[in-house]
Amino acid sequence: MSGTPTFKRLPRAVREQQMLDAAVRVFSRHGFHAASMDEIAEVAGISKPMVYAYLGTKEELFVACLHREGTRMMEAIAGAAAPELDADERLWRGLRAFFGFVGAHRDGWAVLYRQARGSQPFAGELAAMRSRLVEVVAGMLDHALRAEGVEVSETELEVVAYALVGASESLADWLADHPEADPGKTATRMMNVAWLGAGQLLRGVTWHPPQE
Amino acid sequence: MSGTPTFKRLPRAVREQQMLDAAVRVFSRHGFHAASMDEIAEVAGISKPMVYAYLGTKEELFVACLHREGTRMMEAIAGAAAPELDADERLWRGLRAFFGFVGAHRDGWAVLYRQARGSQPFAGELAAMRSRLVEVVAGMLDHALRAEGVEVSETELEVVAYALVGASESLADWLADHPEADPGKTATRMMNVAWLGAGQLLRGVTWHPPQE
DNA sequence: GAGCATACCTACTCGTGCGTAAGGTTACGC
DNA sequence: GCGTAACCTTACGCACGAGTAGGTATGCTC
Repeated sequence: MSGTPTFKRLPRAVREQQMLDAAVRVFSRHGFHAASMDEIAEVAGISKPMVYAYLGTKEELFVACLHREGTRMMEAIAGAAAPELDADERLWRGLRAFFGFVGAHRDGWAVLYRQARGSQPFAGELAAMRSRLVEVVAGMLDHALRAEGVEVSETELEVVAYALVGASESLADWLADHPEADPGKTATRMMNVAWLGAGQLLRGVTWHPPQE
Repeated sequence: MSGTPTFKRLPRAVREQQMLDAAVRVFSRHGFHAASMDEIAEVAGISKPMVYAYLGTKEELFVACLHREGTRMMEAIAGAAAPELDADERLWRGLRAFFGFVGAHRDGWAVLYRQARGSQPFAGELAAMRSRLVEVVAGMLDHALRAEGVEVSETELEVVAYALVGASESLADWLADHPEADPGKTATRMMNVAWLGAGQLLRGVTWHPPQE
């Protein structure tokens, strides 16, 4: 009396992914504290003890979400920005990959950016990831600077990278709240600000993505 | 048997400020959910029912914190960036005022930026304030653009403003985590990124604050 | 088709923390 | 010097949600 045999008794790996999907959704909506394990279990279509059996406590579950989404994002970016390209080309590809990821994983982004920040236990986890991102950007700038023969202190570089990462995160947030917005266009806008600066923009100078 | 008659029975207005101070500290440390009313009362040197009598429920208390800190910040910025100045001068003064505020009110900043973002009930409150900030920046850019005879769409403008605000917030966060850092220097660095862009910086061009 | 492991459930315990009821104490008006 | 109102307390009720105990069903192996 049914085509689909009422989804039951799935293998562990599958259920774990379903749980993580559910957890990311619920955490992104209510935040870590306000989210309840009961709701996560319900959204996953499973009962609570299963969640504990597979993914452990609430904190461990959240860290698992953080890791999955974070890894996905870092891979998306790293895969796009090859080290042998010029600085502007690398920045552009990195930005495009980043905004593409956020556009496709809005819930994951919300967990990473809006939730992990506040609660103490995970601030470290997130800060580490963010640091890697900042270091990549700083390294990129440093590389380009050396090629240009310009000398800048290390903190100086780090701060600039921080600002760029922050601006990108902010725009990513804007993107997450505007489902109709185009990730590619958002990346272009970010590139304009980052590469040219407000001063150039005010003179009517704009940057355009290269034809492929 | 004492110079100070063991602080008791203070007028309402004073106690309310003490409570708000305590609440901002506790909220900034633990976040909204993890913070307990008992601890806030203890830090304020008062018992819990007093907090309820004066400032209402936990949510109302948090909103009160949000309002006080937010208003303080907006006033600091608005007071510094007079509309009759040139765009770069306005931006510079605004940035300096902003980073000055964060440097002096790190706890308040943590509440505004790190805590209010996640929990649903206050996302709106904060977003409204942030919107006003973005509008101010966008208006500034628009003004300068018209003077220059350049035409840009409204969303374009909003997005650029968003990126600038985001970059500033990110650096403010960095500042909050580096107590030894100088707010003025941080503002200068932000100005370099915002006004010149990475492209100019790579060519060795830098911006310096005007002598006063 | 007996046995065993794995998937899965219902129904509970227990701590924590919000919000309050009811009562004590100090200052101030008259 | 006495009422009264504002300030302040201790001690509790109550709900919600994390984590668990113990039991049931299903597929897989021989």
